[in-house]
Amino acid sequence: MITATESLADQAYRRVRRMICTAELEPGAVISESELCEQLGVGRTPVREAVRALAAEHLIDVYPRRGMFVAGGDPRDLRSISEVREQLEPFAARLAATRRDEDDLAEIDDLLGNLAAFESGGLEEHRAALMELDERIHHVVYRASHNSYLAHDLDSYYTHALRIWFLGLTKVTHLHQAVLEHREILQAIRDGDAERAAMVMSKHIEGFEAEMRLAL
Amino acid sequence: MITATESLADQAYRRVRRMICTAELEPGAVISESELCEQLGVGRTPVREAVRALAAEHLIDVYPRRGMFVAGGDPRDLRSISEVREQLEPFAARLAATRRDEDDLAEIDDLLGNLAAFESGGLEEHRAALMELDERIHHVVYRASHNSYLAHDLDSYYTHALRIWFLGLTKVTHLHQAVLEHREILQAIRDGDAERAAMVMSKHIEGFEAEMRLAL
DNA sequence: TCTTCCAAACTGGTGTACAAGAGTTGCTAT
DNA sequence: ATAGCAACTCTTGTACACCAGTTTGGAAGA
Repeated sequence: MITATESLADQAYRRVRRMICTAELEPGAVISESELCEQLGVGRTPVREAVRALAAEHLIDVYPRRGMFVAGGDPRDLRSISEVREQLEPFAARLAATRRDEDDLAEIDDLLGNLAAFESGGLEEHRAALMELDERIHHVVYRASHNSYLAHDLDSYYTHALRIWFLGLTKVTHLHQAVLEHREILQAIRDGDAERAAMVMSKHIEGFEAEMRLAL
Repeated sequence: MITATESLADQAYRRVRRMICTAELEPGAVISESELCEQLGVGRTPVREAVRALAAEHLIDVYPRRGMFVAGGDPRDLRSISEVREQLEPFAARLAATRRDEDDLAEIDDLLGNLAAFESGGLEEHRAALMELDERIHHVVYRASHNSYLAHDLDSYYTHALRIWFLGLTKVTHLHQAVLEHREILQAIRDGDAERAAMVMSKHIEGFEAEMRLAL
């Protein structure tokens, strides 16, 4: 009834989004439809579909009949994005702490286990894995909030934040502290402590912005 | 240099969005691409573009190779949408009160004048005009927040809220109170009173949800 | 009469051809 | 030599033709 295969457009969307947010495509870079077509090996329609979706998320600027360019580079954006995240992420954490179900708890326990493994071992050499863990942690919070609209918006903001992270990746400091905060967030959600979850998440987001502000 | 004409896809998007949110297309209604094509007098590509954008906003559900249907009808959505709005709208009002510039103030004064005109005259017979005023008021708050990301998200949520309003339009009560709240919000923003702006906006959103909950 | 299976029709997904606007370049006239 | 204009080329915007999968209705068999 429901096809599990994702369309070419979705694949293209995710691949291009990944290229943009890992800074493989730098801000201001030209996005050529035809180039993406042969690069991804698909027709123009899926590529166009993906590009339009990315434009709707402010990741690409489209100038009709002139060209398309990777957005970003405006430092004011960091402030705007962080502002909204500072409102929404703690709120999501608060909701998650009160609404998490059995599936959420299972995922949280799994992530807590992974975090423990990271804590004992070295951190710097596993940066890629740690970033993936960060993404999984945030997304389990979104899912546990059981508010699909909120989750969708936060996913979009997370993409932007991740991209800023990559752009200012000169010095990644305080990774250990970030890991500790993650653990505290997950524990608070697991314990159903809404206030603590919101507070720690708030600190986490503010810390991220402060760190990025220094790096840029 | 910059074309002021909006593309057919944008026109189609806005027209279909309007049809959905004025309940001209009811929840669950079938969205046929070919039908929209001849109805709007454009090709399939712009229609498809518009439909995909609406699907990204959760206004249309797409079941691949089965059909597309107008989303909505789930009462849980009202709660989800209102939850986020209760966070974001007061926040935007707070920002607007501290960041409004000369252009914003001019628009606010204009809107306050319109509100005064409405207040003296009858209300019920000008429902359409009052709804347009409501939209303008909310959007000036979004713009005055000077956070394009926040404004974009709130615009999307406003569309959903407007649609719910149309769906539960059996009894529109307390319009007078809503007008008063609007005036208070605008005045607080004009005066730079962030706390009051946020508080009144909070009450406004919560009142909307309570009223809709009764109507549905 | 009920069930099962197959085919026709309709859906969206994809690729491609054509149209139109914007920027650039080179020629020409002053 | 320079300013202005025209044609070219690049881009995205639009339309349409074809493909694959899903549904559904009817016909045949039990």
